[in-house]
Amino acid sequence: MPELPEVETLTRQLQAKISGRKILSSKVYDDKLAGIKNMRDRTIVTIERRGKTVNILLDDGNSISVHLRMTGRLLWQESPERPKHGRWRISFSDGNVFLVDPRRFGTVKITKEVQTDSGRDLFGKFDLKSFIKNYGSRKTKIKSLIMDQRAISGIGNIYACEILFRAEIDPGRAAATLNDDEWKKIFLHARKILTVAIKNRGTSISDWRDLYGCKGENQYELKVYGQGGKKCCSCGNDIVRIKQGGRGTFYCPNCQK
DNA sequence: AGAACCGCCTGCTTGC
DNA sequence: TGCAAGCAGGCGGTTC
Repeated sequence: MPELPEVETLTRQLQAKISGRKILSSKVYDDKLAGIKNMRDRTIVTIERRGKTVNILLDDGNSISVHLRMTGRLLWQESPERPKHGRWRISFSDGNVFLVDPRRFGTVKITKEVQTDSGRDLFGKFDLKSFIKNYGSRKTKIKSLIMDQRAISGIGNIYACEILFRAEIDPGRAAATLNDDEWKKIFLHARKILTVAIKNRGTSISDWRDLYGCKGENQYELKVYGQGGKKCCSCGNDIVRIKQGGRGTFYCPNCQK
């Protein structure tokens, strides 16, 4: 599922491919996306990531805001022919960008709203002190908190599990029980893990592919996610899978306190 | 405030 | 082999 590194990968590829280009036409294939107007003759100014959202800024002041949710992909294809599960298309003189989304959870919005990251993006103006001030006394479980897009943007289930493993924090801990060193560890490892994942062009466990249909390489870096029943790479005990808020959570009960 | 659950979806895995 | 049930989960919503 596309989280920050996957969306960042797409954003960079789109920036290189379609920034400054004129849209010749666009087409909707899915009733759920009905109402998206034809984007014909707009020129793309730039492409930005906000959390897990891709924003395609246009010269008319609007921006196309794409959220891929679970199984959404953006795919560059020279042929305008609809690929399997193609939901929406924008066309250029030399090819097309398709939203491909088997489960149809993805959303596309045309909006004039200027979104800011408000310090929620770890690679933006994020400030640990104000984060702890705002969220450090919450009773909510730490894993739920770091997946809360209002608190920090871009972290989903896979990277949340990996971050807490590297930080050696039990995902079931209440946020309010963490000390300053533990908070520091979480965000240090969050930056490290996400940076490596961006370098690896994302985690391709099942669905994720980049703009050109290529798998990422970060799945080989995962230490706990999807590793239920296997041995912890650090201590050799079993990695456990539990359900937390309806989501699969993987961790090492021996290493994560 | 926070946790639990639902609905949105469909491809894949599992079990008989 | 085939078919049905179960599962996966980001996010917005509701309920307790």
